[in-house]
Amino acid sequence: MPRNRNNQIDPAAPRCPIDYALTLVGDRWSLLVVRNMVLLGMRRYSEFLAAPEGISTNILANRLRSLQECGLIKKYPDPVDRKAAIYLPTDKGLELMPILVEMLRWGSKNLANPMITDEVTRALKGNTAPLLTRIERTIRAERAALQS
Amino acid sequence: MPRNRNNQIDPAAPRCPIDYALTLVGDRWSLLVVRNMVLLGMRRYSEFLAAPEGISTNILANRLRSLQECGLIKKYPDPVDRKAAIYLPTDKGLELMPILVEMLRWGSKNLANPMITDEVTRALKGNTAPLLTRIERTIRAERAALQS
DNA sequence: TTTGTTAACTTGCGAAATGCAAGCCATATC
DNA sequence: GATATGGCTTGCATTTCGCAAGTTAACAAA
Repeated sequence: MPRNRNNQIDPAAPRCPIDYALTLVGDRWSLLVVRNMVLLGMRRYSEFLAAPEGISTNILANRLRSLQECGLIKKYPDPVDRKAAIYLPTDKGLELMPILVEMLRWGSKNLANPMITDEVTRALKGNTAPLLTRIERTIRAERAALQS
Repeated sequence: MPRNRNNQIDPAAPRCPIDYALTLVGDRWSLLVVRNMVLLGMRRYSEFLAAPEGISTNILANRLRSLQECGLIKKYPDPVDRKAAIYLPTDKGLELMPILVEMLRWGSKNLANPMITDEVTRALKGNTAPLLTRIERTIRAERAALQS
């Protein structure tokens, strides 16, 4: 894997976009963390740990670090509790949403009992754009509030 | 991971569709094999081995087996060379194409030098549906020819 | 018909990643 | 001052990965 001086993957190297995506988030856990942020509204370490799939704590710490290194998420200090942290997707992370949506579609089609919120069910039936722009707006607003 | 008597993942168990997708193809190599079949027209073990990402032979054998177990691909004996095999995606495997397309979009946007065919570039600029239906038709025809 | 070649794997083994449990440490609360 | 909380790190056994080498059946050429 070609990485530059900061142990980051070189985005200038010519390569297949699918290979690039899979190098960054092609594992069992990274996209689940993004799902938890984007679709389930999770923000904190303890919430990700408590997600139904049961990620273990060292793996979670590792993925939160690598997602930050890839520029997909960012860690903010909690303004009211200095020992707590808030994790939010960056714009590059938000742009993963269409991939999640297609996984939702595919999985829903191939599962007898897909567990998704009514909101997502409705969005998948019609147009997903409104849901995605709403999520995007919400998270951008949270970022702005934490940035100041 | 809940699996039934055949070591298959139980599609009746209630679970998140994204989690399901990631359980089947959430690793560095499975979706690359599907990409190679669907977008690059590869059909044989030796072709997958020679793909630019450099999968190693034991991992390739392992993924071809697990993709078959998941019902995403199928192995056919080569009708003219009895020592050779032809791998093709099933319909369930073809349905992964929208996920690949979104990865193509995302990766292309975030790479300075995305390596994709002109055909794919053009499809991403406009409507991808024609490309996908053409691939689907081609592969269905190949399957039909091998089935008989 | 022997000899070599090709296609598709399997095996062995060291290295890295994973998963579980326990421990740690800086806040924050009582 | 004592306890609790949030967010981790560490140790260690197990699993998976990646590389190299070996295997086997089918074909091809001499």
